[in-house]
Amino acid sequence: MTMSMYSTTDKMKMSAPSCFPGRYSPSYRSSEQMRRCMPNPSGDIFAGINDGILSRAEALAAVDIQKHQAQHVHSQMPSQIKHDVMYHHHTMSGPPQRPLQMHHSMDQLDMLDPTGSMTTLAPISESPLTPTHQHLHGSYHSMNHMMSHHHPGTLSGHTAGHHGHSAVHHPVITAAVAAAGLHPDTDTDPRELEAFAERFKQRRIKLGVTQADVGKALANLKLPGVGALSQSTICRFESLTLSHNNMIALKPILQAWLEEAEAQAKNKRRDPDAPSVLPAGEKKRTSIAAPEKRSLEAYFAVQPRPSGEKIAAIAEKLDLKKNVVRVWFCNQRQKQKRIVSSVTPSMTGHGSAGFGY
DNA sequence: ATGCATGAGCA
DNA sequence: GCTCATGCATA
Repeated sequence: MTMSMYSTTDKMKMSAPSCFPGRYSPSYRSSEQMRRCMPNPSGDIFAGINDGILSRAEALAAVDIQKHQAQHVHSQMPSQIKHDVMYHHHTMSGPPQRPLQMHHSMDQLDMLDPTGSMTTLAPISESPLTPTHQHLHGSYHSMNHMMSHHHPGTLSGHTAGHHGHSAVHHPVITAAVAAAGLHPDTDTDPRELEAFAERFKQRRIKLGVTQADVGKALANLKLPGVGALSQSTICRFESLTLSHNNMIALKPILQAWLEEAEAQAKNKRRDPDAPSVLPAGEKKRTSIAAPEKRSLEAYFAVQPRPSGEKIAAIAEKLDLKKNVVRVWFCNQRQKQKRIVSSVTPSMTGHGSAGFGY
């Protein structure tokens, strides 16, 4: 039961133990984390820390949480998996820097209308979040919980959404899914999400793209209703520290990005109409090949501080940019300085900091 | 990576 | 007033 508790109050966000950070979804924590955070599976999460550790505020938060749990705990949530797949989707509106809001109602509508009438892309193709359908579901809230909590257990496999009511059916999501060629039933499986997040991170790193880069690049994907996201969000996605629904909503989008990014990375040239989903090579870190490096070291041994002209000459000889060579020498001197410092601590802090370049 | 804040939609 | 998705700022 304790596990099903996933939403938190503001109070909790501010004072609860780190194990229960804001809107985190405990469901996605590793079992180890779970154990650490919830020493007492019996349901009294705070059993182990109640004695004096909780500040007054924390105690209040705890009460709040327990209260909350009472409302949300469903008899069948034996596991840490929170399967209330119901709504949401995000909306990333235009300007990449503006907050993107998600509206939850539509998914719920979808749940009510398994026929998929809402799955058309039409409604969202133009406006990210057409408020049109919001507000119809209110009372289905609890229903969603019941319907979506089918899963037996933590480890049980299953495909959330096989009942035809998953968040994946949201128009925006559907669009993303279509764009990414994904299979909804597969996308909502917590284990699949976890696996994807891991894969995503590794492949992103391999591409040499930062979390922030991904966030910005999303806007170039031009997926309906999908704009940029922050580094925070990408980070949270990778670390599974988003709500279940949020994870499900973001997965197709990030998968679409990943596929496009890898495609672009592969074909030197991307399609004319493909807006570049990879960071403009400008940020790429220069890598000096071994042979050139050896030459530079040889020069350095003779003259650690070559003149601008000398640097230009070296650069031309090694077919490197002058700036690259200049920076290499700067870094080399700093490196040397570090080594010297470690050997001669007394040198540290001496006015040899400025090299005057 | 994450604490704290914001704002939307909802009840 | 609450939940939720998301971002800013900072550790």
